[in-house]
Amino acid sequence: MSMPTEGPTAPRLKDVAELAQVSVKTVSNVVNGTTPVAEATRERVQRAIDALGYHPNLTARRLRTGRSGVIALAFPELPSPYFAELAVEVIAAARRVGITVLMDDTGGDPAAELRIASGLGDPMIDGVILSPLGLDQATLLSRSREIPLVLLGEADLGPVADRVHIDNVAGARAVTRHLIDEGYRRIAAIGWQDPSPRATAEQRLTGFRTALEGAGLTVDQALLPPVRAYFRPDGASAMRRLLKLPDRPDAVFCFNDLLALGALRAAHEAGLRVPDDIAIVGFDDVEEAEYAIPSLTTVAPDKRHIAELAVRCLMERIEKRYDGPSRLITPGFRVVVRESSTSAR
Amino acid sequence: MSMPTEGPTAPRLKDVAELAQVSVKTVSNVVNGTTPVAEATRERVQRAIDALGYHPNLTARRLRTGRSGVIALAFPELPSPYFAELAVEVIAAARRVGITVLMDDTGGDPAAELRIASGLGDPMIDGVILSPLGLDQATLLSRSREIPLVLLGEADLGPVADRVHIDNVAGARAVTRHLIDEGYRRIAAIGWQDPSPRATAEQRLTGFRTALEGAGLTVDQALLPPVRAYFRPDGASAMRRLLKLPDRPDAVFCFNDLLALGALRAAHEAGLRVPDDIAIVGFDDVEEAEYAIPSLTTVAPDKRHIAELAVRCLMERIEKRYDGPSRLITPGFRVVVRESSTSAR
DNA sequence: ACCTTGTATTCTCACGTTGTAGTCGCGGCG
DNA sequence: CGCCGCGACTACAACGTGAGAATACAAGGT
Repeated sequence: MSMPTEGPTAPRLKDVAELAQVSVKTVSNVVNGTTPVAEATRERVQRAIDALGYHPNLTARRLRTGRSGVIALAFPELPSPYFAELAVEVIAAARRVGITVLMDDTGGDPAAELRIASGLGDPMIDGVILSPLGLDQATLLSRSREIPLVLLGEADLGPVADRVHIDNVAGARAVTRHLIDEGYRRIAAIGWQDPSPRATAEQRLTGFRTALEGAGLTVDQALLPPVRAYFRPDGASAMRRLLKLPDRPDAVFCFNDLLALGALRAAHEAGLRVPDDIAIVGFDDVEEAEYAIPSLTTVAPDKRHIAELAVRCLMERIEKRYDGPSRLITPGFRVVVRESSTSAR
Repeated sequence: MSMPTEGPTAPRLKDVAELAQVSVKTVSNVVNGTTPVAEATRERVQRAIDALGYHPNLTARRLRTGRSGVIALAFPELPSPYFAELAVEVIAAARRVGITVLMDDTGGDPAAELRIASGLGDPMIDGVILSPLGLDQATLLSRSREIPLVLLGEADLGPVADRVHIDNVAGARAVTRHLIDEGYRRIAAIGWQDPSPRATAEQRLTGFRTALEGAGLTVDQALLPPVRAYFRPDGASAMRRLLKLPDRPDAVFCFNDLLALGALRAAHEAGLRVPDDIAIVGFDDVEEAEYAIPSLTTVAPDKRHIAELAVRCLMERIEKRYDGPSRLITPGFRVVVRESSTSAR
């Protein structure tokens, strides 16, 4: 025997079988429900399973069947509130269908994202849910192993994988229109990226533009300060640039909530009151938006629904219940109006 | 054949062996270097490996060696910024040693925590890193399977497992002393729990007390409003209670940053300026603390170091490089002074 | 020349699981 | 009365790997 001898080994099918006085395969049948088992036997086996605390060895199952019941979930930036909140929903949705989730953090690095999309993170993985940031279409096509993949977010990486996203153009348009309805007229946007804007930036800018033009307003290029990334400091520094303008804006649409929170801070540092001197709105509806001072108006995707759809979609691929062309799924959103955009003007 | 037929099958040891005209075990020896192999043979085998693009099947290897290469990481509340930020560091530290992390969220429920600590999570798990909340020592002792376990945080669950934590008493004392040094005298603390305070509450209160007494100040029971949990709303409601007092405090030490952020909001709603009317400090140094308005003074644990130590410690147990008594590891912390506690008084 | 020593390689089995091909017993039908 | 068919269960093989025991072979000492 070469195995390391560690006290009580985890119970195996064999142990359950002996206790229940049946064959190993019968226990396997009870666990998987592949073959009908007589009610009396099933009950006896189930009692033995509970008594021993049996849990299937996924490594062995994977070796035998090629499936493990584990999927990977990768975000560019896990501590970002939006991703963390979405992650919890994905884990919950997966658990509801008996699937375990391995989390990973790519840092937005294309190489790390490709690694995940190829399932090389762990050989035991059946499928992947990935929110890409740096990955481009050509790179994704070069992945070494084609495992079922569902993409989250707005990046269009071609017809290689199913994708779940919300309508960014419509969301941006809706929240911009809300600013206009509240009476703001000189409206800036924080989140454009120059050079090489991400899909998020392009789509939210399009929505922003459409809303302004629809209201007969013009888009002032000076009111579109570019940012490097989508974190608080980026929002703060963009806001500072806006506030230095001779004719500063009276409202700002930030392309995500973190940018908005940074902008909020910069406005505060400049001695401005929000929303009386300047309105600020965001996108994502992270929990913190509700507790910001002032609380933040934002576009709220239905995170639970997104997670649910992504998991369902991936499982259909893994279980080969669906094998058609790649699908694009677009759940809805709401605009949540809070203090940061509702001055009594 | 029952395996799902997916295109060209990956090359196996057997294929390499046939091409190189040696036995399977010899190839295995070349790959793993367990047994010396003659130079000529090794070269021939290596050429065959390269020619076929052979890559070991980790699933099979794991089945054989009894290890899964997966560890579980469980927090009471994953979307909490402190836990999310720590989780990312653990994932990164684990990846550096070739280990995959399975994340779980216990909600602080003792039963869920026991399940995790027993390795009954879902897949085959080599070890567990757990941040317990509700679990007590007696319950932990009753775990059904003794798998390597490293605890994170201040809860002392006896000598059953290694534990990585920072010195909460010292951290609380240091940040309280900072408030005293800044000239604040009527100092409150938000985070006590009544009944059944957690270890966190007890230790941070002890540090708080020690600092006050060391400065010749007395602890006013009215300035210790209990909270239910450690989220923003708890901090906000405790703060509102404090502000209703006839003789309200001039500074508040919150036992974590989320409480402090909630307190900040309540102070703002009450029309108070921070830190001029009242100072607020926290604990954890979550990223958000730096961008709060005003930015938050807090106690900063070195999350990367904590994660590194926890993973290293666990791997030593898993690989049986260490089998001695359970260890208590206490990395350092810093007090990060920001705006919320530095009025020009 | 034969045996010992040691090194290089092969043989065989087991890890825990599931699919296939059975076996067993029982009731119904010819 | 015997045979068929059916449902419930069992025996066995195999997934790819790694470890120990067994074997082959060469060199050196007697």
